[in-house]
Amino acid sequence: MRIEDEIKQPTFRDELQKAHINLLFTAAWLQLRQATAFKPFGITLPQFNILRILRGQHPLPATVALLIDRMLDKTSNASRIVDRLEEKTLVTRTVCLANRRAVDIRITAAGLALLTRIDESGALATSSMAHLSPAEQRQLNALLDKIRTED
Amino acid sequence: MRIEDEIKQPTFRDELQKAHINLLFTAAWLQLRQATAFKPFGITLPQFNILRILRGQHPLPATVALLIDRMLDKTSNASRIVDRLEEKTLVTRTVCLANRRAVDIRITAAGLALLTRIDESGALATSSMAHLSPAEQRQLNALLDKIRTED
DNA sequence: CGACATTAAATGTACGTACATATACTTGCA
DNA sequence: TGCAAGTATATGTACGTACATTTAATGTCG
Repeated sequence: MRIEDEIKQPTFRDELQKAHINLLFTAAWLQLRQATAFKPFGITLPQFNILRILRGQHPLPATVALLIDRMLDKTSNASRIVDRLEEKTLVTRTVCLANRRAVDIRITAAGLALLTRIDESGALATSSMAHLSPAEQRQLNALLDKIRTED
Repeated sequence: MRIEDEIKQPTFRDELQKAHINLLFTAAWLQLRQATAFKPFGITLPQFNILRILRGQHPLPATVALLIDRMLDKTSNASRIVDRLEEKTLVTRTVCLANRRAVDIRITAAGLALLTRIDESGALATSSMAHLSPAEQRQLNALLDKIRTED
């Protein structure tokens, strides 16, 4: 479906404005699909992303600062996302011995098991970016990187 | 800056996963920039978008259903966004005479004046999609539409 | 050593999003 | 007419985001 039809706007000022809106719309569309895929597992997208970072560190701990550094959304509140993972006993939080200001966050066995279940379910595989050929994928990556080049 | 550096992930599983993450990251990046541009005017991006729809209808009213239909984010809560615009006296809400279930929403003179100020400020012009040539813009639009093709 | 800045995380507040439910009005049909 | 189904919007709750402020630990420098 063309973006014109998705938001019932027959014309755009120019291709530039259309690309802008198309980008935001497509990203939201992707996120909604992914969030829906995760719902059966009882976690949200940001929670899943943090679990993945923790698995990458495992068995070493991560600090909140490290999580923020690796997250897509730097301004999101990692503390509170970790709160929810802790409530679900998917991660543990202990004061860091070397620096008592910091907190060591570790993924639990339950957390690792959940990630395995999600991996095996193929919830991630249905990325729907697969509609693009390898050449198109490279093209898209190049265009996106170019958008973010600072003035 | 390449997406690898933005989120400090040196490699991706494949170009497909990279494109996926790149798309989400770039959309968030664009939104943050735009939100920042609107902040001096005291409104948020969703509020601005609703004001623009209302200006398009003006002097006719719009209903909540019409707003949702035209919004990028269908699941957002138009009622509450209109609440905030009403508090700022940028819109009015009156019961629709023809159908008392519906609500007529209209942009006020203050709302129109605010949009004019924003237009003149050039807050929108700095779309940063301008880094793309016209051909690249068309390419991007085509790729994005393709991602959203249903299976 | 002690005042003071710096750093790490948590907390507060306003807003938006996702989705379920409630309330009010309208319509259709027995 | 009157009641059930449908429609338009509002409200409730959980979560995430953006950003300012707070709390506690650490570092630094006179």
